[in-house]
Amino acid sequence: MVTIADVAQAAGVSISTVSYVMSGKRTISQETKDRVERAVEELDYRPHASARSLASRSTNVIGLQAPLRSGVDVHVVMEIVAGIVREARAHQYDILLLTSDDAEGLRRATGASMVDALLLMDVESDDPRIKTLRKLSAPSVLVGLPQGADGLTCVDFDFEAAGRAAAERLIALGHRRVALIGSPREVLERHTSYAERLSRGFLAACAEHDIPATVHPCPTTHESVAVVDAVLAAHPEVTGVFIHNEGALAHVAARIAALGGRDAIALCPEDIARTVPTLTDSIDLPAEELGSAATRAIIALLAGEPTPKVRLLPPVLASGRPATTA
Amino acid sequence: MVTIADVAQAAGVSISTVSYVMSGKRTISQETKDRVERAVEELDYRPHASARSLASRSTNVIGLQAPLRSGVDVHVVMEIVAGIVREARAHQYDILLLTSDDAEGLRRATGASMVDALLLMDVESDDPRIKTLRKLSAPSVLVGLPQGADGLTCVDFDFEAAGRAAAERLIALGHRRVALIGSPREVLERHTSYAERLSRGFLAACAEHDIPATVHPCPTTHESVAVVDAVLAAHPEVTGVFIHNEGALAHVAARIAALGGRDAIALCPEDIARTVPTLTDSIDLPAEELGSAATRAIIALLAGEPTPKVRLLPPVLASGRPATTA
DNA sequence: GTGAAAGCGCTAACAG
DNA sequence: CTGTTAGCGCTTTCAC
Repeated sequence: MVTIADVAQAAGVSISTVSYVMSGKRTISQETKDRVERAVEELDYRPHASARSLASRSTNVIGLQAPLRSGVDVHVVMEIVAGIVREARAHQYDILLLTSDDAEGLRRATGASMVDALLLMDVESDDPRIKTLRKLSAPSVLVGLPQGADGLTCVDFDFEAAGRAAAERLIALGHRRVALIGSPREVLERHTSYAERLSRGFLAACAEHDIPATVHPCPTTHESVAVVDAVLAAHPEVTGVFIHNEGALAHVAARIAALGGRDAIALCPEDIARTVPTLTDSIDLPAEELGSAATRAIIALLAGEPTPKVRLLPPVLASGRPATTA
Repeated sequence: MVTIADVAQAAGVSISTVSYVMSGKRTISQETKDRVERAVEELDYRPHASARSLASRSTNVIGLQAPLRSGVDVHVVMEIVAGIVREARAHQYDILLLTSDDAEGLRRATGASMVDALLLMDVESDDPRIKTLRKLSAPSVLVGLPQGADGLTCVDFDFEAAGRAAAERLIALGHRRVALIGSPREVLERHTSYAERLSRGFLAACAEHDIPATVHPCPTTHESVAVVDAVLAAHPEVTGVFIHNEGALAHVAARIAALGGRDAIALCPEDIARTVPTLTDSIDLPAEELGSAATRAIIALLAGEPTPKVRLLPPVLASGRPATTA
């Protein structure tokens, strides 16, 4: 193994000079800098991460708790994680994947100084991890906006604004009765923050326009077709539908298109929307961007920069096929 | 921060004794052991991971390159990763998530001694990472069975046997013309090892029974319905269908059921199969188990235990609804 | 059965 | 602008 001492010797300088060349923490003459860099290059020197973090008291590692099996929204979770990893690497950080849903894992990672900070996904209102986080010395960021997380830094997509945007768009298209086909019942019953915020925004906007609206849980499977049928049977005057359910999207959209005369808008990542040509519009769920935004927030915290407690990414509406004239 | 010295002082012993109590690497009298353990408990002592790995020259971290955005098979990828993380933790290992598809990332992680070993998913035949792996000192395991990985340790599901099993089951059900509706064209064109092995097994078994069979790529979207229609239009005598395509499964199975008089078997994780009630049978793709098997393999390598170069998990057929009498 | 002490490879004072 | 050196917290020889 090549150590800093080898590099120092090869370059004919002291080890501290090598260290300072690599960190840039003090001014070095161009000449020695060149010599050191050549030695580093030739020896393919890679600083020993543990030695570095032992001495510097920081690991350049961020711990991540991601829901690896929620069943729901796998695609979105993966994109968020991809965004996190990409952004972290862009700032010289690595990601340590912690087992999900485990407050002890957070204590372990920070207690053993394995990570400088924590990133948490899929945190619920009464989640014991929230209390644990507050006690830890390491900074943390939640991807999401759970109740009871006051004071903790949260980054999320603005689901409430997305709900409003979808409602307003459907209303602008001329629909006078609309419905939201949403997450599976389990998700709603867990009081998942995003699902509640989405329907709150949707219903509020509809109420402001005096447009009757309903919200329907929906399984992620093929059974979702039956949900569509049931909703339209109960409320035949529904002509505008807003879909937020990754697994059911294709089925639901196909069914609505088959029945004709209606508009369907979905909230989902753009690449998913493109595979569903019958959508009138879609609101992009910028999952990867959400991951990078959360990572930027945690890096800002680590850098001691002032960081807003809550950051919500605004929704953007994208057009699909021409609208049905309602 | 609580250090080993604090524990030693509290227990009235030397730091080496504390170290040996924790590692169990030498015999300690029950009495001092108790005293040390009480001190550890009371102080909530957590050994500093970097200090430990600097001194011990091992990190207890496994680097993982997982495809975070393949688009295809997200569900399976997540389950594999979940299995990896769970098994790793069960053996006191953590997982460092490396950015995918990046040979330099492998060099960086091992060169900086951030990881003891590497786990790679989604490796292709001509993948530059294979060459890189060979040069590294750290042991590695591939989840998959790419060509050109001779000598490297590989763990995968036995797709070829699964293809055979599906064919034989359809034939046993009485079908005399069968088809495999498989991965999207992109996947097949990348010469993804698992897709090729699956169809090889499927076609071989059919040939042995003199049953004509065909293999059809299929998009993961709703367009898959059109593929079904095209296949059955071209070969109306096809009554047995084997599906291996996570995204398309629900659509394809629904279409086949709607057309009637046919049997459909799928290769997918069991929990997915359960959401598709019209399947006659399914072959479980034990994704989580695959992750843990790969992890056990790498841990065995790290322990210096003899480990087979290739380990293939055998397929298991599970019955769904009663078969169509063909 | 237990302790003392020499590193592990690096960072960051401190000293020129 | 550069070098010397004291740790960082732990593991592991030696030594008793």
